[in-house]
Amino acid sequence: MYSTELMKNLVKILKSLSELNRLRIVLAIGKSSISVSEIIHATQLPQTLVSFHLKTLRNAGVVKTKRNGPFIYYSLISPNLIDILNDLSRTNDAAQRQKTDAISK
Amino acid sequence: MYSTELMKNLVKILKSLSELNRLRIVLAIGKSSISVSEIIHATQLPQTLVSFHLKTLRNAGVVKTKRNGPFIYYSLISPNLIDILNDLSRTNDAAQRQKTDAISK
DNA sequence: TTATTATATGAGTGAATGTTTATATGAATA
DNA sequence: TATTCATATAAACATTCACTCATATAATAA
Repeated sequence: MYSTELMKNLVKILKSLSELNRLRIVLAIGKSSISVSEIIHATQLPQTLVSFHLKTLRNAGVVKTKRNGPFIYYSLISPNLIDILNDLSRTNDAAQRQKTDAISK
Repeated sequence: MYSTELMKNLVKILKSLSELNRLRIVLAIGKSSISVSEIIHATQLPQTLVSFHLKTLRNAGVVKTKRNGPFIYYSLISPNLIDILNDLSRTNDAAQRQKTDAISK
Protein backbone atom coordinates (compact mmCIF):
# COMPACT_ATOMS: atom_id res chain seq x y z
CA MET A 1 0.00 0.00 0.00
CA TYR A 2 2.49 2.63 1.18
CA SER A 3 5.78 3.06 -0.61
CA THR A 4 8.84 3.62 1.55
CA GLU A 5 8.92 7.21 0.36
CA LEU A 6 5.34 7.86 1.41
CA MET A 7 5.95 6.27 4.79
CA LYS A 8 9.05 8.37 5.40
CA ASN A 9 7.11 11.48 4.50
CA LEU A 10 4.34 10.49 6.83
CA VAL A 11 6.83 9.88 9.63
CA LYS A 12 8.35 13.29 9.02
CA ILE A 13 5.01 15.02 9.48
CA LEU A 14 4.05 12.90 12.45
CA LYS A 15 7.41 13.58 14.08
CA SER A 16 7.04 17.29 13.51
CA LEU A 17 3.67 17.21 15.25
CA SER A 18 4.65 14.87 18.06
CA GLU A 19 6.22 17.39 20.38
CA LEU A 20 4.14 19.41 22.80
CA ASN A 21 5.53 22.84 21.97
CA ARG A 22 5.34 22.27 18.24
CA LEU A 23 1.79 21.00 18.53
CA ARG A 24 0.91 24.10 20.52
CA ILE A 25 2.43 26.24 17.77
CA VAL A 26 0.51 24.40 15.06
CA LEU A 27 -2.75 24.74 16.97
CA ALA A 28 -2.00 28.41 17.63
CA ILE A 29 -1.62 28.96 13.91
CA GLY A 30 -4.77 27.00 13.23
CA LYS A 31 -6.42 27.84 9.96
CA SER A 32 -5.20 31.43 9.99
CA SER A 33 -1.96 33.23 9.31
CA ILE A 34 -0.08 34.73 12.23
CA SER A 35 3.29 36.32 12.82
CA VAL A 36 6.07 34.84 14.91
CA SER A 37 5.46 37.49 17.56
CA GLU A 38 1.87 36.36 17.82
CA ILE A 39 2.98 32.75 18.13
CA ILE A 40 5.40 33.75 20.89
CA HIS A 41 2.63 35.61 22.68
CA ALA A 42 0.15 32.75 22.28
CA THR A 43 2.53 30.04 23.45
CA GLN A 44 4.61 32.01 25.95
CA LEU A 45 7.72 30.30 24.65
CA PRO A 46 11.14 31.98 24.25
CA GLN A 47 11.69 33.49 20.80
CA THR A 48 14.63 31.28 19.88
CA LEU A 49 12.71 28.17 20.81
CA VAL A 50 9.74 29.21 18.68
CA SER A 51 12.05 29.95 15.75
CA PHE A 52 13.76 26.62 16.28
CA HIS A 53 10.51 24.69 16.20
CA LEU A 54 9.18 26.65 13.24
CA LYS A 55 12.20 25.48 11.30
CA THR A 56 11.30 21.89 12.01
CA LEU A 57 7.73 22.51 10.90
CA ARG A 58 8.97 24.19 7.72
CA ASN A 59 11.27 21.28 6.95
CA ALA A 60 8.41 18.85 7.48
CA GLY A 61 6.33 20.77 4.96
CA VAL A 62 3.68 21.57 7.54
CA VAL A 63 3.86 25.35 7.49
CA LYS A 64 4.62 28.04 4.93
CA THR A 65 5.71 31.66 5.38
CA LYS A 66 4.97 35.02 3.90
CA ARG A 67 6.95 38.10 4.77
CA ASN A 68 5.23 41.42 5.35
CA GLY A 69 7.74 44.11 6.22
CA PRO A 70 9.63 43.02 9.30
CA PHE A 71 7.02 40.40 10.14
CA ILE A 72 6.91 36.85 8.92
CA TYR A 73 3.51 35.25 8.80
CA TYR A 74 3.11 31.54 9.25
CA SER A 75 0.21 29.41 8.09
CA LEU A 76 -0.44 25.72 7.57
CA ILE A 77 0.18 24.46 4.06
CA SER A 78 -2.87 22.25 4.56
CA PRO A 79 -5.30 23.93 6.93
CA ASN A 80 -7.35 20.76 7.10
CA LEU A 81 -4.51 19.34 9.18
CA ILE A 82 -6.44 20.92 12.03
CA ASP A 83 -9.45 18.73 11.21
CA ILE A 84 -7.25 15.66 11.04
CA LEU A 85 -5.78 16.44 14.45
CA ASN A 86 -9.28 16.88 15.83
CA ASP A 87 -10.27 13.51 14.37
CA LEU A 88 -7.26 11.88 15.91
CA SER A 89 -7.96 13.44 19.28
CA ARG A 90 -11.59 12.37 19.21
CA THR A 91 -10.70 8.88 18.07
CA ASN A 92 -8.20 8.49 20.84
CA ASP A 93 -10.58 9.87 23.39
CA ALA A 94 -13.12 7.22 22.44
CA ALA A 95 -10.44 4.55 22.57
CA GLN A 96 -9.35 5.60 26.04
CA ARG A 97 -12.93 5.45 27.27
CA GLN A 98 -13.27 1.98 25.77
CA LYS A 99 -10.17 0.86 27.63
CA THR A 100 -11.39 2.28 30.93
CA ASP A 101 -14.83 0.76 30.47
CA ALA A 102 -13.33 -2.66 29.87
CA ILE A 103 -11.35 -2.46 33.11
CA SER A 104 -14.24 -1.15 35.20
CA LYS A 105 -16.43 -4.09 34.26
CA MET B 1 -9.85 24.66 22.64
CA TYR B 2 -7.56 21.86 23.74
CA SER B 3 -6.91 21.28 27.41
CA THR B 4 -3.36 20.48 28.42
CA GLU B 5 -4.47 16.93 29.13
CA LEU B 6 -5.92 16.45 25.65
CA MET B 7 -2.81 17.89 24.04
CA LYS B 8 -0.54 15.62 26.04
CA ASN B 9 -2.62 12.64 25.00
CA LEU B 10 -2.48 13.71 21.40
CA VAL B 11 1.29 14.10 21.62
CA LYS B 12 1.55 10.62 23.08
CA ILE B 13 -0.28 9.07 20.14
CA LEU B 14 1.56 11.16 17.59
CA LYS B 15 4.87 10.24 19.17
CA SER B 16 3.99 6.57 19.11
CA LEU B 17 3.23 6.81 15.40
CA SER B 18 6.15 9.00 14.45
CA GLU B 19 8.81 6.37 14.12
CA LEU B 20 9.28 4.43 10.91
CA ASN B 21 9.31 0.94 12.37
CA ARG B 22 6.34 1.60 14.61
CA LEU B 23 4.39 3.08 11.74
CA ARG B 24 5.19 0.00 9.67
CA ILE B 25 3.91 -2.17 12.50
CA VAL B 26 0.70 -0.17 12.80
CA LEU B 27 0.11 -0.33 9.06
CA ALA B 28 0.88 -4.05 9.05
CA ILE B 29 -1.79 -4.55 11.70
CA GLY B 30 -4.21 -2.37 9.79
CA LYS B 31 -7.83 -3.04 10.55
CA SER B 32 -7.24 -6.70 11.34
CA SER B 33 -5.82 -8.71 14.21
CA ILE B 34 -2.45 -10.38 13.71
CA SER B 35 0.07 -12.22 15.86
CA VAL B 36 3.52 -10.96 16.72
CA SER B 37 5.02 -13.59 14.44
CA GLU B 38 3.02 -12.21 11.57
CA ILE B 39 4.17 -8.70 12.39
CA ILE B 40 7.76 -9.90 12.44
CA HIS B 41 7.28 -11.57 9.10
CA ALA B 42 5.56 -8.55 7.56
CA THR B 43 8.12 -6.03 8.78
CA GLN B 44 11.26 -8.17 8.68
CA LEU B 45 12.33 -6.67 11.99
CA PRO B 46 14.10 -8.55 14.81
CA GLN B 47 11.71 -10.07 17.32
CA THR B 48 12.98 -8.06 20.29
CA LEU B 49 12.64 -4.83 18.37
CA VAL B 50 9.06 -5.62 17.42
CA SER B 51 8.25 -6.50 21.01
CA PHE B 52 9.88 -3.31 22.17
CA HIS B 53 7.89 -1.13 19.81
CA LEU B 54 4.65 -2.95 20.55
CA LYS B 55 5.13 -1.99 24.15
CA THR B 56 5.32 1.67 23.17
CA LEU B 57 2.16 1.31 21.09
CA ARG B 58 0.39 -0.39 23.98
CA ASN B 59 1.41 2.38 26.36
CA ALA B 60 0.15 4.97 23.92
CA GLY B 61 -3.22 3.25 23.83
CA VAL B 62 -2.95 2.58 20.13
CA VAL B 63 -3.08 -1.21 20.15
CA LYS B 64 -4.70 -3.91 22.25
CA THR B 65 -3.88 -7.59 22.66
CA LYS B 66 -5.66 -10.89 22.88
CA ARG B 67 -3.92 -14.11 23.72
CA ASN B 68 -4.73 -17.33 21.87
CA GLY B 69 -2.61 -20.18 23.13
CA PRO B 70 1.02 -19.27 22.66
CA PHE B 71 0.14 -16.50 20.23
CA ILE B 72 -0.66 -12.92 21.10
CA TYR B 73 -2.83 -11.08 18.64
CA TYR B 74 -2.53 -7.35 18.20
CA SER B 75 -5.14 -5.02 16.79
CA LEU B 76 -5.76 -1.29 16.76
CA ILE B 77 -8.01 0.00 19.52
CA SER B 78 -9.42 2.42 16.94
CA PRO B 79 -9.23 0.84 13.50
CA ASN B 80 -10.20 4.13 11.91
CA LEU B 81 -6.73 5.32 12.84
CA ILE B 82 -5.85 3.80 9.48
CA ASP B 83 -8.25 6.17 7.74
CA ILE B 84 -6.81 9.12 9.63
CA LEU B 85 -3.30 8.16 8.58
CA ASN B 86 -4.47 7.89 4.99
CA ASP B 87 -6.03 11.33 5.25
CA LEU B 88 -2.83 12.76 6.64
CA SER B 89 -0.77 11.14 3.94
CA ARG B 90 -3.07 12.39 1.17
CA THR B 91 -3.16 15.86 2.68
CA ASN B 92 0.58 16.03 2.85
CA ASP B 93 0.94 14.68 -0.65
CA ALA B 94 -1.26 17.47 -1.94
CA ALA B 95 0.70 20.00 0.09
CA GLN B 96 4.01 18.78 -1.30
CA ARG B 97 2.68 19.08 -4.84
CA GLN B 98 1.52 22.59 -4.05
CA LYS B 99 5.00 23.49 -2.85
CA THR B 100 6.68 21.96 -5.91
CA ASP B 101 4.23 23.68 -8.24
CA ALA B 102 4.96 27.04 -6.66
CA ILE B 103 8.68 26.59 -7.24
CA SER B 104 8.32 25.34 -10.81
CA LYS B 105 6.41 28.46 -11.83
C1' DT C 1 24.36 55.73 9.34
C1' DT C 2 23.05 54.18 13.83
C1' DA C 3 19.65 52.14 16.57
C1' DT C 4 15.76 49.27 17.16
C1' DT C 5 12.60 45.65 16.24
C1' DA C 6 11.49 41.03 14.25
C1' DT C 7 13.23 36.74 13.23
C1' DA C 8 16.76 33.12 12.26
C1' DT C 9 20.98 30.37 13.00
C1' DG C 10 24.89 27.83 15.30
C1' DA C 11 27.23 25.68 19.08
C1' DG C 12 26.98 23.31 23.32
C1' DT C 13 24.63 20.40 26.77
C1' DG C 14 21.65 17.07 28.79
C1' DA C 15 17.79 14.14 28.38
C1' DA C 16 15.06 11.03 25.73
C1' DT C 17 14.82 7.28 22.55
C1' DG C 18 15.95 3.38 19.13
C1' DT C 19 18.68 -0.69 18.69
C1' DT C 20 21.16 -4.81 20.08
C1' DT C 21 22.46 -8.64 23.11
C1' DA C 22 21.30 -11.59 26.58
C1' DT C 23 17.88 -13.54 29.30
C1' DA C 24 13.25 -14.54 31.09
C1' DT C 25 8.37 -16.06 30.93
C1' DG C 26 4.62 -18.72 29.44
C1' DA C 27 2.23 -22.11 26.58
C1' DA C 28 2.41 -26.43 23.99
C1' DT C 29 4.34 -30.82 22.89
C1' DA C 30 7.18 -34.94 23.28
C1' DT D 1 9.52 -33.27 33.15
C1' DA D 2 12.33 -31.57 29.48
C1' DT D 3 12.16 -29.20 25.29
C1' DT D 4 10.58 -26.13 21.95
C1' DC D 5 8.12 -22.22 20.30
C1' DA D 6 6.14 -17.47 20.93
C1' DT D 7 6.76 -13.38 23.15
C1' DA D 8 8.50 -10.04 26.68
C1' DT D 9 11.93 -7.65 29.51
C1' DA D 10 16.47 -5.62 31.11
C1' DA D 11 20.81 -3.63 30.50
C1' DA D 12 24.14 -1.30 27.69
C1' DC D 13 25.19 1.64 23.98
C1' DA D 14 24.58 5.02 20.34
C1' DT D 15 21.99 8.49 18.41
C1' DT D 16 18.58 11.86 18.12
C1' DC D 17 16.51 15.83 19.82
C1' DA D 18 14.86 19.76 22.74
C1' DC D 19 16.58 23.58 24.95
C1' DT D 20 19.60 27.62 26.04
C1' DC D 21 22.95 31.15 25.07
C1' DA D 22 25.19 33.94 22.02
C1' DT D 23 25.11 35.96 17.67
C1' DA D 24 23.54 37.06 12.97
C1' DT D 25 20.38 38.92 9.41
C1' DA D 26 16.85 41.79 7.63
C1' DA D 27 13.63 45.60 7.76
C1' DT D 28 12.35 49.95 9.64
C1' DA D 29 12.90 54.31 12.05
C1' DA D 30 15.52 58.03 13.99
